[in-house]
Amino acid sequence: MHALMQTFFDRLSTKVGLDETESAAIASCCSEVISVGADIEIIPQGSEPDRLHLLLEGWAYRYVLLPDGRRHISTLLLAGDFCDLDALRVKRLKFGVATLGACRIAGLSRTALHGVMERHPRVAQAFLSLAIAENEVLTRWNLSLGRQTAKERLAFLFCELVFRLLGSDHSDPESKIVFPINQSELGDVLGLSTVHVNRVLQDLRARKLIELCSDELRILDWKGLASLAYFAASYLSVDGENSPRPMAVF
Amino acid sequence: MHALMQTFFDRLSTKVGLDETESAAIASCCSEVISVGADIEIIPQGSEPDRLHLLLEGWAYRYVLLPDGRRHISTLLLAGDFCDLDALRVKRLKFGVATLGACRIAGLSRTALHGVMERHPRVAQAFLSLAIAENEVLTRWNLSLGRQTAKERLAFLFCELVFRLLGSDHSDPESKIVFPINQSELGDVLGLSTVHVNRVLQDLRARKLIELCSDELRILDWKGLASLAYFAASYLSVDGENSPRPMAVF
DNA sequence: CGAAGTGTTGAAGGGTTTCAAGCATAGTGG
DNA sequence: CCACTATGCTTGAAACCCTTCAACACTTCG
Repeated sequence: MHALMQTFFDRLSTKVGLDETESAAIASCCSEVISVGADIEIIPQGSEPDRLHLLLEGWAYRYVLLPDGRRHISTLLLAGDFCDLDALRVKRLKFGVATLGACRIAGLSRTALHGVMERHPRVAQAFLSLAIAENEVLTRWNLSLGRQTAKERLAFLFCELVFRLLGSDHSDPESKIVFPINQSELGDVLGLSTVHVNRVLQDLRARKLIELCSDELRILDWKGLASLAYFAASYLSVDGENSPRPMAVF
Repeated sequence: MHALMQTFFDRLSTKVGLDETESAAIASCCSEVISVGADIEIIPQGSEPDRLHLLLEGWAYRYVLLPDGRRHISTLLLAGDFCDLDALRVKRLKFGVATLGACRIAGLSRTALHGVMERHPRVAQAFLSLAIAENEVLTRWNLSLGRQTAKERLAFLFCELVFRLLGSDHSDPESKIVFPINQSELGDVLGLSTVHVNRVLQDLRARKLIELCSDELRILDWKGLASLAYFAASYLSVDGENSPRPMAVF
């Protein structure tokens, strides 16, 4: 058992409320842990993987391509996220997964996980919780893409990422974080052109809301950025019981 | 047991692969079936419902509001859809639900469903399938809102709705369907202003792709509309095994 | 009949894209 | 060590998609 892996199964089990037996059952489905470099396509769009991929370390993303080449990045994946939860119940994935920086990824056998879910009902419920949590994030991004301006979307993304990276530790949201994603990729996340991302970033910098240069981001004014974006930290909490306490926003 | 309800539990169980015992266990959680009129708010945003709502008849939608009043409709709900699957694992809903036309809705006790999931692991897996299916739809809409034009989005929505209403029966996709949603609401679904929805609709009509007037929609050219929207019917299939055969598109 | 809701149209304006070019940095091979 | 290349960031100008505002027609309904 890989040590890094155990860490994340522990974290997973506290998030969705599993005991040690159940957590160990999931861990036993892990067939391998691989390391991959930056900008590598892990799972091509439309493939039929026989295992689920759990991101242990690094940054990755899910993307969808239109036949004419337009691309949208639907989710940024951080350490602890499943890359392809859908593979549990869907054979053919509608999205692809690729890395941003170097990553470490655990592979969990799909059929083994099915067996675990049959024997441990709580495990299936835990995965249900994860799917529902993804659902809420996607719903919030639908709102952002449909009804918020470019500036608000950028601000929202920064708040979300900082919260996901630091929120559960109750760290200072104005700490510096690594940020291995360029302006072209930001555009694909936010539904904007690279040029416009650049201009909005300059505006956010000029307003002293953020500091962003070469792979590092710092939010200078968390309250200001969060209220500009209408970011409510509670939107990332899975459950009433064992969710991280949200950062103060308004 | 309400007859209409049984119909939908049957359909649900074929979609996600449940046997009669499991299906009956879910049905036993139903505490009531209510009828509501058009334009009624069933579940306010941020509420903590003690039951899940299954839409038996009619059209409804999930919406999210920003504090300044901007609204986005994240999902259109048709007969057979759960209005608030999230309530299974989340106490406080981040969205609200309201009706478009008159609806009939079954209420299923949240705690009773939890009990059923404990005793029947397959039921939890069935709900997981439903959550993942919602996930795929939301992901596709993220692509649409982020990277497709107004005309493509409108075309996509029409294809999706017709497919969801007729696709599983292998009906003619160019049949007429009821369409109880006005241009302002369309705008809230698509992230567009009412005025622009109006103009794009005129364009689609002029191109002889659709016919739309007062509560009725007919797609005149399914292939043309689907290819304009990059609509791939396969995107709505939950599973490789027991999914409806997709309509031909390209 | 007046009121309210929905669809339609025109004109002006703004947010965003596209195209094009220039600059900086880092890595590569000669 | 230095061209050479690739990649990412920045800037300007024009064009475009879409929004906003305002007004009007039509239908439904009390």
